Amino acid sequence: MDEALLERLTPSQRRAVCHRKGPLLVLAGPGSGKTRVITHRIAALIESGVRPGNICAITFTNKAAEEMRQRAAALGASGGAHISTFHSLCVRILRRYAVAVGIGPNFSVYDESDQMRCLKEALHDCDIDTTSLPPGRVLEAISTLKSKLIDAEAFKLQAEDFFTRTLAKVYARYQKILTEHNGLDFDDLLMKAALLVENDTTVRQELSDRFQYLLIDEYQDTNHAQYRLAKAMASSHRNICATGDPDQSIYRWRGADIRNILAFEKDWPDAVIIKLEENFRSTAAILEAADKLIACNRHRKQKNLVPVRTQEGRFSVDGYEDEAREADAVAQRVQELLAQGVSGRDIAVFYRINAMSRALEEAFIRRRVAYQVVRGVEFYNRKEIRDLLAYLKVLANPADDVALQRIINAPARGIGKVTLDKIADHASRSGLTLFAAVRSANEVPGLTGGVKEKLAEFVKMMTSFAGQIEGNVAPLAERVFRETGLESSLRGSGPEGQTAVENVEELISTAAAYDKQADNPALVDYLQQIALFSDADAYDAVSGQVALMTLHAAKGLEFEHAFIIGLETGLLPHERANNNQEELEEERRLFFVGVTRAKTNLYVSYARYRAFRGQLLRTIPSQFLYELGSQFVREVPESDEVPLQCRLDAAPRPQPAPVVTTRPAPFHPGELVRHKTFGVGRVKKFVDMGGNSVIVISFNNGQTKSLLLQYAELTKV
DNA sequence: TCGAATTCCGTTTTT
DNA sequence: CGGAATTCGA
Repeated sequence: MDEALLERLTPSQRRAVCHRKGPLLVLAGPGSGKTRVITHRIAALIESGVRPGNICAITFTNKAAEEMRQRAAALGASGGAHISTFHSLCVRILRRYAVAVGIGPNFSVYDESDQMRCLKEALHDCDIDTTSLPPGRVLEAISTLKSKLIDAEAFKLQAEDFFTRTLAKVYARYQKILTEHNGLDFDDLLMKAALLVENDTTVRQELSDRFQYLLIDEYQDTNHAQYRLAKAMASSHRNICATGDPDQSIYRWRGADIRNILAFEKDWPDAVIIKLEENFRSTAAILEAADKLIACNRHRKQKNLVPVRTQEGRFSVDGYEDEAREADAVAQRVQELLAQGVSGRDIAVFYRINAMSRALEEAFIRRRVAYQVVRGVEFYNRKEIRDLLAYLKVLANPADDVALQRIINAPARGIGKVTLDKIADHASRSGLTLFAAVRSANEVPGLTGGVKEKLAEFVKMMTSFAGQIEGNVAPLAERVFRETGLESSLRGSGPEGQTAVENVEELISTAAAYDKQADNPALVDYLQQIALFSDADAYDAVSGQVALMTLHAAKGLEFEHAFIIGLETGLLPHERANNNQEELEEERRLFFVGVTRAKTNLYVSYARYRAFRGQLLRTIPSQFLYELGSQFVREVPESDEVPLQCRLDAAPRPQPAPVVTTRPAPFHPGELVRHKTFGVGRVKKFVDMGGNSVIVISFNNGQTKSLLLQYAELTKV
């Protein structure tokens, strides 16, 4: 396919991809070989004499970076080019220029739960009641601000009303706590790096000398911080190449700004733009449906999906009675495919939310089909893994109080909450880090001799590890696991302790792999790298197992056979994305991404009943089903044991007239209506689907509900 | 101080 | 319904 791709480019396009100096934008649909364009460009640049070290390619996930390295190597561009995610790049920049940023180079990268601890401390310090300000919302707000490069000081200046002033206070305090712990959250990595590169001429010059060619994949999902960083990095040499597809932007909720890619031409007026509309991946039926679906988005530039493959494919939409039957049908179909000799690595099942993997897993286990849930963070979220990593974090960064609090009494060594409170109190009064306060336990008032002894023992143990933080990580990890008593406490706690030990052993072997691969293995570097590992990175196609993953994790992947389950109102589109047109369109893009992952066969399904918080609830088929094509407009039987099937490859049948007992007059957004249990509300949206029309109403009691018009019994007010 | 019991809490998506 | 956080009793 690589050759096919290059051959299909016009000579001028090929020249641009291979030799262009100056800005270049590749706008391309799914399956068009966007990522391969980048790989080719890397190889071509190196071939024409550019030093590999002068090339910097940025991918969306670590997994994608790994794949790109391999592809580049296969094209003869072995080693040297810097290929990583934005976050990894920022870690490198910040470590190198730590002094200029005013942080320690051994900073800890704080994940969501670490952030939460710091935020709760900040809220407490500011005397703010968490019922009035939910910590999750605050964290979200801070994250949004950081991704817009608004730091605590800048936000304070623009805060006007009571709410924003309060938020500014918390933001500042939160930031102070992070600084004291020498910790950076994910957004800090981007914000601090971007501001540094923008404002420090020397740093910017050094960086653009080092990276004379910048290439960015999945540009449609960059946020403002990433955008500004990229712009600053390329400002002097202007060798910026971006690839992306606005129709595949699915991270708006995380700050991704689709305007970045739409405004590329304005930012770089001399940009050469290449459009790739041919799709090398999917069969025609799949592309036709994908095209109809995405055409429903109004805020979009028209783009064609031109199929190249001529092979017959299968595309079906099936309705099932409930989620268990849906899951079982998927597992059964997978079983059939495997029996036909299809490899498990060519099959994947996608869903909107992680919780939906459960029913699938049960069905796969029942049918003894090997599967892999692609959710790598789960591993790093396990208690035993977090505990061991917390020890290592304290060794690498003694100021990391969050990590220290986690491990000072794990396993239990008689240093409980009361003791810790006394030490923390002493620490904050005398301006010490927690670890420093533990070290000087003798000065902490109110501690008994026994406790002091235990603390001294702890300090002694940690000090003995400290000599080993340079060099290979695995031996240190192993030693810490053994000598802290973590291992024996796990071994002594039954069979689940045994699996915990195995998990830790797996962690140690990944550390060993790191030691082997790194030029200069060091604990700090290892910790900062694994902090950025994610869901999709853990996916191992080589294992031959069927992959189960969220639609978000499916980004950038492709499979011979793909299943998408749960096409129900409230799930896809998700109910929390029902506030405005923009969010609905993002849900549609998400489904579009899922549909276009399939190479040959695509199976879409929904369940008529789905368990929600333990309760079986009736569902409403997703409007997206109808948008796939008119073939799917049909009524849904009340309770039908036989799965209803409707195939594109079946002979087209006359479109059934909607079966509706009483066809109510259509509703329009803005109208007032009355519901017999929810009362009066205003119509937010009306989706006309004949007998399955859906109405979204914002009721006066504050609730917003999606209802099947047929059953809603509404009267106009 | 620690484990067991109990409440309560909640369900997007992730670098 | 299931997991996490918190409280309770020893």
